[in-house]
Amino acid sequence: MPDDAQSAQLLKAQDRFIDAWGRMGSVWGISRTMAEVHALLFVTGEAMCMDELMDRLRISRGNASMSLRALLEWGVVSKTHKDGERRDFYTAEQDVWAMFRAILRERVKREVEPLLESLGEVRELNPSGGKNAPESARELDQRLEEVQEVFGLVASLGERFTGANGQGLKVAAKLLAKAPGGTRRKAKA
Amino acid sequence: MPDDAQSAQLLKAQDRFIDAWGRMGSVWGISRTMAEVHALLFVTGEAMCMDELMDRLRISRGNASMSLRALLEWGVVSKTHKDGERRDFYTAEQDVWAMFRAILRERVKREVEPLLESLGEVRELNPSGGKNAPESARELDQRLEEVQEVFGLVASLGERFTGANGQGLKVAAKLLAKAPGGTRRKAKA
DNA sequence: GCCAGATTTCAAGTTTTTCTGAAATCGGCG
DNA sequence: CGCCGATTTCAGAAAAACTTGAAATCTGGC
Repeated sequence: MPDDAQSAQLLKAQDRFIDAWGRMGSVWGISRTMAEVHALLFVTGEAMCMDELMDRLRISRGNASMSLRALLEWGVVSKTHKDGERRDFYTAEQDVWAMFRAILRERVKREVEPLLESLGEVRELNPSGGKNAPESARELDQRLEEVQEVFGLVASLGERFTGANGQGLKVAAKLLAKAPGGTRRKAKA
Repeated sequence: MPDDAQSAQLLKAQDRFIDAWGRMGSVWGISRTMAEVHALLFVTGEAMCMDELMDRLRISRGNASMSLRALLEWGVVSKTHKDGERRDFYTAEQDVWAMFRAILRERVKREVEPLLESLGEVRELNPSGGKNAPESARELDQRLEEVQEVFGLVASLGERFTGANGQGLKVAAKLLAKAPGGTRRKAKA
């Protein structure tokens, strides 16, 4: 195969990944473009400047800037510098487990923590403690407590997995995924 | 406290929960109304008909109908009947762990499985196997494989937790959340 | 301190998602 | 059957989310 055809093929495969990751992005509650920028940086493994991103993804400068900022906040992309270059360059975290941990951490922060906070407030608002508190209030409180328990556990799990030596996640996941039977699926990795 | 004030207070607390759950719903990628309908059924624990839902949440009949259908598909709400009544009534799953499993199952289905499928397609498209396949193609394939591995593991985990004796989740979560050290954090629950 | 290139901000425009309401369909009962 | 209340559907309206582009701001080198 001639070199040109090979590299065209490569770009095409990259684009397909970018597209797939971008579509998942919108399912995951982040903007599609943000996911695409991440996908491009990840899949090529190269450091790129804003203009390269804009060209390849056909997005505006403003959009690129905002997406990059968000990715930096998520911790899955970092700024780098090239010797004599004035512009900023960006690279994606290449370790997939580290990337996954960063995503998990951010999602727990957005999708679980606010709920736990609200649950606390609602329970406070609902005066189930009074000696003659009505049955209904006690029932409500109990329901809320159960929800709090489950989501609190999810948050702790997330913390354990994403914290310090998150390496643990990899091990735990592998163990849990195959070890003690339960479903029909045969071990996969 | 007079009965009226008590029940007003209860309704207020319920509304706050409904609001909180609804807001999370939109973060979780489902429509806010759908989450609110679920929240109302869950938090009251009562069987309700469509008109009650519409009144309490101030939504249209069409919206109520569509939200209920989606909740039935998710498996967190079910249809019930009242003796001589002609209309349908709906109740929410009351076991919080069962509810959580249903949510998890559906989210893995939407947020992980399509990605795995795409990854397979992209790897096929990228001909990294050829004897003189360029370095770049092999690199791409390796990246894709790693992503596949991680998300594949997540999917198996999800399956184990939501499948058959999903009761396991509760236990596993509790164990993992506190048991074997690794991070600096002292056990929390 | 000032210039030039680079980045950020944000009001206005665009696209996507969600909601409404009324017409069509359903389904049990006499 | 044919009726009637209940539910579903879906085209259009409304709301929410995302993107653009140009002006404002920043930054490093001289």
